[in-house]
Amino acid sequence: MKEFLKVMKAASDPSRVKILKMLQKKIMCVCEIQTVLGTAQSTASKHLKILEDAGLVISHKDGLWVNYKLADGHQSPYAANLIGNMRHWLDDEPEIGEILHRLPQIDRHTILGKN
Amino acid sequence: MKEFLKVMKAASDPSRVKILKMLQKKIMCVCEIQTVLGTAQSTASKHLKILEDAGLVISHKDGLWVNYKLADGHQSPYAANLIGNMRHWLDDEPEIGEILHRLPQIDRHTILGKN
DNA sequence: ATACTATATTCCAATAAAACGATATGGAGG
DNA sequence: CCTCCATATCGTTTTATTGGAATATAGTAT
Repeated sequence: MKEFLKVMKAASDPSRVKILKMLQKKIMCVCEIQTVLGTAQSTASKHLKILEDAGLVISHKDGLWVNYKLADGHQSPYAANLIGNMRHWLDDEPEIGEILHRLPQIDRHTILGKN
Repeated sequence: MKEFLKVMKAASDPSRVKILKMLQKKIMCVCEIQTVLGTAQSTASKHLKILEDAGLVISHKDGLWVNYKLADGHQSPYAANLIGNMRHWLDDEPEIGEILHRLPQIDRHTILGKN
């Protein structure tokens, strides 16, 4: 029950839904997600933690960066189901489409002014 | 997006999950649900409204009674999907099993001391 | 009409969630 | 060692959610 509720709760916030849709397209670091959402860094980080606790997302350290990607669903059947369904859900929502369209131009090095 | 969020939010409360699992077994009125959950009447009524707004449940008046049952999912694909999955989810949770076991003894007339 | 009944709604208190700024952590590079 | 960088966590404020008591609504019955 708690596992199920964690997944449902994680999926019931618009920012987190956007994150899941983004991660369908590519692996992203926190600063990239923060940029797309237009939130504070701490906000993006916290959302990612909630998604990770629910088994919807996994993180992988690479030096200073932390890369986030969709989980494979091995951790929770509820998460697995949601991840699968979301693949063909919400793509025609303007809110989502706009974000996915901007995604190719989002790059961690550009964001931080290195190049 | 709002439709999706409404379904996820509706499903992220333990009382509402219990209601959905109960309605898998039988059609119920508010006072029956209130009794099983052990809450105030207003609380049960409010949870049912949230489930109905999300398209997970539909109500049907019968005199003074209002009978609630699971929706068929025509109202929302997200609701339809959740209703379908819940049929084989959470049955082995002790919290749920205990409730489903008590369900056959729950009757609106007995509750209100008519018989 | 009046009285009664099941449910819905309103109001309020308590708890939880979300956002941000500020600070801490932990790795990279001088 | 010290500094810088990306991310995580803390502290605080604002906003939502939850639950119950009290009241309103709508139907039944006398």
